[in-house]
Amino acid sequence: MILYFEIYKKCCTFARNINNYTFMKNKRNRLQIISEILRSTVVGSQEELLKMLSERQCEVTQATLSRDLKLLKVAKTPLSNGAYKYILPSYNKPLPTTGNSNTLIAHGAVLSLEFSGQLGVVKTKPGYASAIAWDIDNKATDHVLGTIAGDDTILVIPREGITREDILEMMNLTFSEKE
Amino acid sequence: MILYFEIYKKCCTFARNINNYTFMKNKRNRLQIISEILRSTVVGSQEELLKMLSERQCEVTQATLSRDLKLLKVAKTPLSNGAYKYILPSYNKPLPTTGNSNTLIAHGAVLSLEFSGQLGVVKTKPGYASAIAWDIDNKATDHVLGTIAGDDTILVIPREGITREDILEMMNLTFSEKE
DNA sequence: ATTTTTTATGCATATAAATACGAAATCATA
DNA sequence: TATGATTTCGTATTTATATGCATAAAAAAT
Repeated sequence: MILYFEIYKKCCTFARNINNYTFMKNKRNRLQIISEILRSTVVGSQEELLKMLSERQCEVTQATLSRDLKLLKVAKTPLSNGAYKYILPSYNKPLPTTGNSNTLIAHGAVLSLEFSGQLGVVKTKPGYASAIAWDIDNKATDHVLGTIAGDDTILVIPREGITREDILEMMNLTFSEKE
Repeated sequence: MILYFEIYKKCCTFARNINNYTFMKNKRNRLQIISEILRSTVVGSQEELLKMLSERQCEVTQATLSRDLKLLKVAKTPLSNGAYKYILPSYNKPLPTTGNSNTLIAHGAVLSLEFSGQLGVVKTKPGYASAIAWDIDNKATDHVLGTIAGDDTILVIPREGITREDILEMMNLTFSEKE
């Protein structure tokens, strides 16, 4: 019994090493790779993506890929040329280092986010509301139906099925200081 | 032979009349209906959409629907709640409308109407929100409790008992172009 | 008024994507 | 550690979507 366990442990360790350093087979890395591929390439099917992952020493099955894409909220959309493309939700895109969002948050323009019922209310520094509302509108169309901005307050109307946590996460991603 | 042709022609005319005035079975109308449904409802599969079309006297097959969605560049995206949703591209403005289109979209400044819970959100061209909100307020007091306008977004608060369809219909009537 | 060309659509099917389920791996913690 | 809970993932399968082909319908050309 003890022998068995030792072997088991060694296998685990070995597997972990393989995963981390050789094949990068763990989930986080894979999601990262998928994001990178989708950000830079036109991919039209999961089979196709599967091949590209394989080329990068990342061997998985279509089933896993389907789950990954669901997790990443990747949408499949038709292109003008008749083909299809998988696209990452916009808030997943790398935030431009010089972008306004960064600056805004860096200056602390977004002060708070609170909820009441289905509605969210963002407080900002005076005068910043419109600018930030514009960012939210454009980077979270899949989470947010629309926003209405006053001077230092933004009313956020989430889509049906979107939770407070979703909005929070989106705000964090969209207005985080670091990529 | 001549008789046959006459009958054929009559059938065509009859069919056309049916299409235009009774059953709205032609392609343009169908695409329009699909847009409206997708704009105001969460639809997760083509089968589902098929049913909704059927309810509106629009009978087609899944094959046609697939082609339609491709044409409209409708993307299928995962939602946070684990389901999927078909979404129109955000730039999806006026479908090539000729003449008697009486759709919401026909009014140049009104871009979209969506719902979340009891609330409606109208997207407009930048700067138009206040003007359109005023129209809504004044022409639909029986449907709408009130509106709040930002720059390009209007929050519409319907009266109790008013359905999404009521609002859609009202908007269509209020903002249809001249015939 | 025919004939020709183009477009639209259904049927059947191929292709693509999602998931139920069980096994393995990982994590938490007593 | 040992144990139970949780997460991950592959296999097989179901479900969903896309398309080749034939035909009907509409439009254009003759």
